Formats: sequence, structure tokens, C-alpha cells
Amino acid sequence: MLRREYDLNCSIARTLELIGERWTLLVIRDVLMGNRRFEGIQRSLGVARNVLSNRLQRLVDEGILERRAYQDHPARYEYLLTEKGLDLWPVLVAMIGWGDKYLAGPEGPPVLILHKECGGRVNDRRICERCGAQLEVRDAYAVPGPGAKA
Amino acid sequence: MLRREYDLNCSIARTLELIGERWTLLVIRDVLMGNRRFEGIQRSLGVARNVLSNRLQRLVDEGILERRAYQDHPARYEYLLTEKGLDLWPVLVAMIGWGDKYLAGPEGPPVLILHKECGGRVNDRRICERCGAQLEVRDAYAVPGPGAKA
DNA sequence: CATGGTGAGTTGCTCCAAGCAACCCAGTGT
DNA sequence: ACACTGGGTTGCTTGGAGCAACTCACCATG
Repeated sequence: MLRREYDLNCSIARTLELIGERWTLLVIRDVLMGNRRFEGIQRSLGVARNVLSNRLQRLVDEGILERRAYQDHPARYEYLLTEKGLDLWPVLVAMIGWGDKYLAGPEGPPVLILHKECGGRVNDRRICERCGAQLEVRDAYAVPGPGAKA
Repeated sequence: MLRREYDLNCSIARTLELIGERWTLLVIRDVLMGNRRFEGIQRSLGVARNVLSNRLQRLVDEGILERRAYQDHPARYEYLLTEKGLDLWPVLVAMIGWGDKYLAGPEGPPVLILHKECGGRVNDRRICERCGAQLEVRDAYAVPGPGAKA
């Protein structure tokens, strides 16, 4: 029996129980970047449809995503991050920082995170390199970086 | 065929290819906390021995851990974090922050991260709440928090 | 000197979850 | 009438996780 839980008294383990499964964090990234719909996420990630279905359901159950109809007739749905979901931004930013440092090609990072107000780059402490402000999710946006693909 | 890679031009995806497998991040946490040996990690996490063996091997191959004999006759080994491995600290700190906020019991966080120099708490930006310094891994240490188990 | 214990794994078996393709249903476009 | 799109579900297959047992080298104990 594959235990879904690590059963450890540890915040890292408990966090991984919710977002540590394959694809989960990438789904959250997609939604954060504005890719909110089943078909879009599926195409963007190439994840199996049944797996994506599982992940979305689980994330909704855990209060990380919210499923909302954006039209009726026919009913079509999109997924939005809750506050709990948005609070995962620091985790994503930290991973981007590490990936940029060790895994990006010579062209540089594929994505840049910028401060809305001043356009400065946001570092892995979520501090704007230009103005020094400590930022929250809504203070930043992402643009293709020098290592972005065509 | 289960692709081990996500095959996306994305620092998060590339990072997850290395540290996104089940148990991997917990192994890194253990090593960071000073639990450096096979037996110790296995007992602490309850991970299957063959899986742990895989994970350690992979992490060594990727330059995140270094395997070093701490005695010969009989040969016994321990695993140390490389600089690349230590640089994952921000990811762990971010996860701890989220887990503490959403998943800790009413007693509070199981672990506290403190600034060596002044003893202040380290927040999820790796900034000391007492003195305001921006910290690196070696500037901090962990102690059992109010939610620690017996 | 046989037995047991420890550290660091490896091997074999089982079974769940991921991958894949096909299908479904409602509505819309041509 | 037919195909297409969005948002899934179902069924089949395989790879990886869980578990237990085994190995091997060394040390300690009775």
C-alpha cells in the first residue's frame, strides 16, 4: 500500500503531502501564470488527462484551488488559486531561483519575475532588486526571460 | 513509459526533475539537519531501503550530495550537502513557512529556525525577525518548536 | 568460536499510480 | 449532417514504491 502521507511531524513533510505529488506544483504554476482551464493546462504540461483530473480535484479538496464556472450552456470551468494557494508563491520563487542558478542554459532564465510598480527583478527572497521592497504575489508578474523558447 | 523529465522550458519543472520525486526533499532535509547516514535517514523517514538507495545515488550523481567514507574497516559512508545542495535551503524554508501556516496543529510549528548570531526567528524570506539580517544557510540552525513531538 | 548486532546496501515480489488511448456529453460552427 | 471544443471518465498497461529477506564486512559477547 502506497501511503499517501509521510506521517512525520514536520512541516516540510506535511506540505509535500499536499503539493509533493508529480505534476501538482506545475499545475499550480500554470494557474498562477493565468493558465486556468483543464484543456490549457493539459496541453501546456502534457500530463495525462486522468492524472490532471485527480490533481485538480485534490487541490480543490484541499482548498488550494477553487473551481468556478466561467460560462453556462455549455458549462465550462476554470480553476483559481485561493489565498492558501497563492501563499505557495514563495515555494515557486525559491525553486525558480535554484533552477535558474543551476539548470538554466547559457542563455539565462526562461522566465523573469518583475516588480509591477518599478519593473525591477524579484529575487528568491521576493525582494525587488531595484527598489528593495518586500513583495507579495500580487506585486509581481512574470515575463519571458532570455532563455525562453520560441 | 514514465518520463522522468517533464520536458518543459521552465526552471520549476527542471528543479522538480531533480528534487521532485517522493522522499527526495525529505532526504535533503535530514542531511541538512545533520542526519547524514543511510541507517539514520532510513529510520527517521521510514522510507523503503531500495528507494532510499536510489534517491541517494541520484542526488550524488546530480552533485547535490557528496558520499564520503567516515571510516574504513569496515567502510562506512555519510552524505554531505554540496554547495548546490545547500542552495536548496530557500526551498525548504519556503515550504516550512507554508506548512507552519496551514498545516501545523494548534501547538504551533514543530521546528523553529533561528539566527545563530542573535537567536531571532528566521522567516520565510530568510530574514531574521529580530535583527533584520538577510541570512544564508550557515547563519541559521533549527530547534524543536512548540509543536514538536515527544 | 558461534552467535548476534550494526552499517550500508541489494534482490525479489507485489501492487498502486502514472501514462496512454479511446470514449462520452453538451453545445457551437459550417 | 458533420466535425470541433471543453471538460472530463473509463479501461488497459507498465514503471516505480513498499516490504521483506538477504548479503557482506566487521565488532562484541558468552
